[in-house]
Amino acid sequence: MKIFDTLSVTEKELDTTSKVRIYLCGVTVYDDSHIGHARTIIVFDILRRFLESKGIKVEFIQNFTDVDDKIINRARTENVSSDKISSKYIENYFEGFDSLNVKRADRYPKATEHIDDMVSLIKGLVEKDFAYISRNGVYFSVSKFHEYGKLSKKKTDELISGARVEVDDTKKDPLDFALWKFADDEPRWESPWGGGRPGWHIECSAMSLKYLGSDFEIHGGGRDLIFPHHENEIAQSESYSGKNFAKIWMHVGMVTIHGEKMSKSLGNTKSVDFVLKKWGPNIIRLFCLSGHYSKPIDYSEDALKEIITKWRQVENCYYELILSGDEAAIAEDTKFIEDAIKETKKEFDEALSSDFNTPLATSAFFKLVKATNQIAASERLVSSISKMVLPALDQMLDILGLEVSQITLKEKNEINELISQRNLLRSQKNFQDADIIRKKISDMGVVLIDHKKKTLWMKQEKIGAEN
RNA sequence: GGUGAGGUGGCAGAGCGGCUAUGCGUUCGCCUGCAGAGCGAAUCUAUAGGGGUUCGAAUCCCUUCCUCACCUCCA
Repeated sequence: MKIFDTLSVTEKELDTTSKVRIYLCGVTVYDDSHIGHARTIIVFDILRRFLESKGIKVEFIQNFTDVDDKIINRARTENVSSDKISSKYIENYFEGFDSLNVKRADRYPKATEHIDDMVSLIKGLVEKDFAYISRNGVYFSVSKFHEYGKLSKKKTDELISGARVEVDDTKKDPLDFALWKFADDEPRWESPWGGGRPGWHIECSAMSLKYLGSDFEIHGGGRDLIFPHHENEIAQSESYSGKNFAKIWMHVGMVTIHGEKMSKSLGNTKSVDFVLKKWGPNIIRLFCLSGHYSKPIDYSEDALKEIITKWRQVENCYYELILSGDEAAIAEDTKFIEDAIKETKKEFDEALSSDFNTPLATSAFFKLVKATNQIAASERLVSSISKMVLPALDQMLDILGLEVSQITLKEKNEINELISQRNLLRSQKNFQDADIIRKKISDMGVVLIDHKKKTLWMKQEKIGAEN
C-alpha cells in the first residue's frame, strides 16, 4: 500500500516484506482525551486492522507522556502527586478508547519507566558532541544536525528570526532544545549531569528506538506534532544512531469545530466521554473516517446526525442478512450480489491501499449495504445470498472497527414470540393491542419493519443524541 | 512575515488531463392499519476569480482573492 510521507512529500510504498513497525505519538495524560486525539488514534487503529486483515504482521507502539509541566501543574493545583494525575488519566484513556473499540497497541510505554533509556541516549549525544550541558539542563545543539528542518520544511535562519522562539540565555543557540532539565522538585530522577527531568522529545526517540529500532516503517501523530516534536525527534535519533529514523511519516489532520482547531488551549474540545455518550463508538468512528486522514474534519451536529442515518442503514442491512429465510435464490439476484460484493471488495481495498482513502472506502462499503437492502426490500433476500454477503460485510466492519448491536438467543426467541403475537393481532385488525406489543419490543431496543410477507426486526444501538 | 495544506453541487466528500463518484438533503412515489432509520424516481451538471498550455482541464502552469494549520504546549 502507498502512504503519503511528510518528509519526502511523496506517496511511498509501505514495506510489508516482514513486519510493519508503527510508532504513534500518544497523549500527555494531564486531562481527559478529546475527539481530536480520538481521530488520530482511530485512523491508526484502522490502518493497523487493515494491514492485519491482509495477513501482515504489525508491531504497534503508542506512548504515554506521563512526565510534563502540565501534569506537574495540575498535580500542584490539586495537591496530589503527578503520578496520581497521570495514572488517573491513563485509566480515563483506556476507558474511552476501549469503548471506542480501538484495539490495544502491543505496548504503551510510559516516559517515567524509560528514564534510563533516555539518559543513555542523552549520554550518547553528549559524547558525540551533539549535546551540551548548560546551567539549566542538557541541550541538543541544533546547528550540529545539518538536516534540521527537513521534516517541517523550515529553515533554521528563518526560525531564529521568528519572534516566537523562546529566549533563554543559558542556551548556545535559541533553537536548541532541552534533552534534560535540571530540577529540585518532584518528579525528579538522577542523571550524570544532575537531577531533573527529561525533555519531551527525547522520550519518543528513546522508546521508539528501544522497541522498534532504527528505520522502522511508520512514525505517526497529529499534524501539529510535525514541528517541533517530530523534527526534534529526527534530530536526536539520527544524530545518535547515524541511521534513518523512520521510513514514513504519517500525519493526521486536525479536528476542527466551527472551522477552528479543537484544542485545550482554545477551550473548545469535546471529550471522548462526551462524544461517546452523545454519539456512541460507531458514529464517532465513521465520523473520523469521513474525510481523508490528512485533511481537517469539522465536528458538527449535522455531520454526526447524517452518520446516524447511515449507521441505521447498516443495522438494517445486517439484520436483514442474519434473519433471512431459506427459500431458493433467484439466479439474477445471486449474480447481482456476487458482482456487488466483488466490486465493493475491490474498491474498498484499493481505496485503503491508495494513501488510506477512508472516505472512498466507506462509500464502497455503503454500496454493498445498499445493494443488500435493495434485494431485501423486494423480499428476495434469502440465506444463500446472506451467506455470500455476510463474510464480506463482516470483514469490512471488522477493518473499520464497527460493531452492530448483537442479540442473545433468549432475546431472539422472546422477540419472535412477541412478533407472532403481534402479527396475529394485526391479522385480526386489532391494531391497538398490536401497537402495545410493538412498544414493548421497542423498549428492548428493537425496531420492527413490516414487510409484506414477514416482519423484520433489528436491534438498534442507543444513541444519546436521539433522545 | 515565513512554511505547508486547501478552496468542488443546498451540505458533506472523492476524483487530480477526456468516461463529470458516493452519501446526506429536498420533492414525488412504493410499501404499510399506522410507522419506518426500507425501496424507487426526480432534483442537483458543481468545480473561488482572471489568464494561459492542450483537440480537450476540476485536474497541468502563471496570477489574484479567500480559508485553515504550523512557526510556543498541542493528536
